[in-house]
Amino acid sequence: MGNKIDSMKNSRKVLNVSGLRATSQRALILEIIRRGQGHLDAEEVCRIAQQKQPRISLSTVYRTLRLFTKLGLVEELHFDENHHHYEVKPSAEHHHLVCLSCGRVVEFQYPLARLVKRNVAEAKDFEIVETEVRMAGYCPECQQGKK
Amino acid sequence: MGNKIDSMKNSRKVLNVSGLRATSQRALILEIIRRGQGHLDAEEVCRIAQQKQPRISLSTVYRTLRLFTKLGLVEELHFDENHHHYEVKPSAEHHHLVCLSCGRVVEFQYPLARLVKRNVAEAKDFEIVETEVRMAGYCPECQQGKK
DNA sequence: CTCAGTGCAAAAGCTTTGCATAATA
DNA sequence: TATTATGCAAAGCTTTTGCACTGAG
Repeated sequence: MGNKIDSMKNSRKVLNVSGLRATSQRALILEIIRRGQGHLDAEEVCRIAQQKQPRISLSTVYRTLRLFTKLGLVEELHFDENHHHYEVKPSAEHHHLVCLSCGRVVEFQYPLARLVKRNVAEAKDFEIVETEVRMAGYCPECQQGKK
Repeated sequence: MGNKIDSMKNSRKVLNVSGLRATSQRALILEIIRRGQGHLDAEEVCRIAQQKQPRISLSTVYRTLRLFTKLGLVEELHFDENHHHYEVKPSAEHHHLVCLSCGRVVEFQYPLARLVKRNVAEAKDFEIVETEVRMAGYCPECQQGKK
């Protein structure tokens, strides 16, 4: 219960600080992505949102996700598919392992990424702001299925 | 000169081995991706192909790229955008650094990736078949532009 | 000669945009 | 009250598909 109120307060604060209006839609969408364990795409966010606010539209979801991405609140991920997935921007950097058969996504930490980032930045003279390690393969269950 | 003939022979061989028909379109598309330094998207491949074969269609390019991807001849890459990029499947694994400002893509080797792959495979019990490290930031030129 | 592959046009996703209406500050 | 954000519908892009025709084997 307290959680809910807290996270609503929190969303509101984040939005206000950015000089944006704290609408119920934005609060709801941010909450959904926060709670969403997986990596939701826009349509999934919209479907979940409509359980609480039936009139919320897909355009609003897209606009809001783009806004949050720009603000750095959420992160846009690129898997194999033709659409984007979103998750809250994690403080501890982590990466993704996708099952090519069932689509399951597993996260893993990979602290060495920081080192790689520094090396590559130096070698190529880039200012690096994002690092994503994406691996794909077959999860335990799907490996069994194949046999 | 010899190069051209060699690579045509080569394409033909690869296709025949897979039990597929070696059409002029397929040979041309494979050659374009082979020669293409960068990471071409379907439309770019098509535009280049039409210089030699004006009647080649975008559908054929898409169908062929999907086919080649399935055969493991080329690799589909996912950058920030809403469409795919393709390159020949490299024997030496390499990764990508994208400039968020001008879109330039730089490749880098990262041999430790093999180690990461093994660690993650073990920890998560996945059979891993692909690894992609994608970094994004600002290239030297665009860093200057910002100042 | 047969059947796989192509070109064309139309359809199918995902995402963005224009505009009138509703809601926030 | 003055804008900003929303919902709806329509448009925009990239990618896929159906079908008649062409060309490789």
